[in-house]
Amino acid sequence: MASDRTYRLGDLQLQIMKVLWQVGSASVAEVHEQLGTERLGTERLAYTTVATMLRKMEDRHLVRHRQEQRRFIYQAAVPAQAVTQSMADDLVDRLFEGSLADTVSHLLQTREVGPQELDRLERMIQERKQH
Amino acid sequence: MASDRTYRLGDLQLQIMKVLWQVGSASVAEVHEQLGTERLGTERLAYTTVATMLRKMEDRHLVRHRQEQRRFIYQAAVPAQAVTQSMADDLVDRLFEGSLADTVSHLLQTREVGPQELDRLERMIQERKQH
DNA sequence: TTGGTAGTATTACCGCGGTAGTTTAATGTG
DNA sequence: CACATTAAACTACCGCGGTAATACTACCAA
Repeated sequence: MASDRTYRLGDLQLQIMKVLWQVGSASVAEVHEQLGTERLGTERLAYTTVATMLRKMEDRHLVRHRQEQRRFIYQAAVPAQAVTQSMADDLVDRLFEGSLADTVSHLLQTREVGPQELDRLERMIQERKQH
Repeated sequence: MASDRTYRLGDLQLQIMKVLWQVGSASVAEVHEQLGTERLGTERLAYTTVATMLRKMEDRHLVRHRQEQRRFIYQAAVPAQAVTQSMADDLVDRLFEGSLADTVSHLLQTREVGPQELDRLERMIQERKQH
């Protein structure tokens, strides 16, 4: 695995990545559009904000683009899996010294958990047991 | 609960908080000392780096200090619980749209989990079931 | 052909985490 | 008392996420 880097994305960057992961590839306008519908509770971003961020993200090899006529079509350059895992691992390391059990324990104790969610968790663990 | 803010601490800040949570209160020199033994793999920080960061953290009400003779004695101004929960929740929200089950699922699938850890997880869920 | 429009490029600014050098002030020591 | 040590104050700088205005340019339509 060539570049299993450590990712630590900001809010906007992560939201942009999620859009790209979902739609595959999109123009700046399309990303901007998507963000507008997704970012509830926040002011609509300026078009150039999204464009600028995409360019910065390309510098850091998070996305790449091809050109179609005048438009840039962006797509993710790193898989969701890699980013999600990296960020999750990072937090587990930082907060719980790498202990998964401590992490889950904390989550269970501090969050509302419905019974059906508990069932699902239980099943996941069973499954994992007979790896 | 008056100020249940959202915390997003950087590496150094979190490490400093951990020291303070552990020892209760400490002078700059003591924090610096502790960090030196804790931060493996990293160059020893300058004394002033720690002092500066502590001052910045006090501005943001993460720590406070009292004076003893010439020295500043710092202590945490926010409980570990609040910070840990806030940061964990933040990640669950950002990466997994708030779903605890999705979070745990991801963690289980991407990390090494020993059998004793699985047992512990299982017990935790059982316990949580009879709330 | 010319003016609007759609896009990109350029530039700028703020806040903050992180890192540290330099300066100043107090205190201890020979 | 003079000098060294200790500690805080001040200043500075970098990178980066986030945000956006402005400038430039190609293209389309009346």
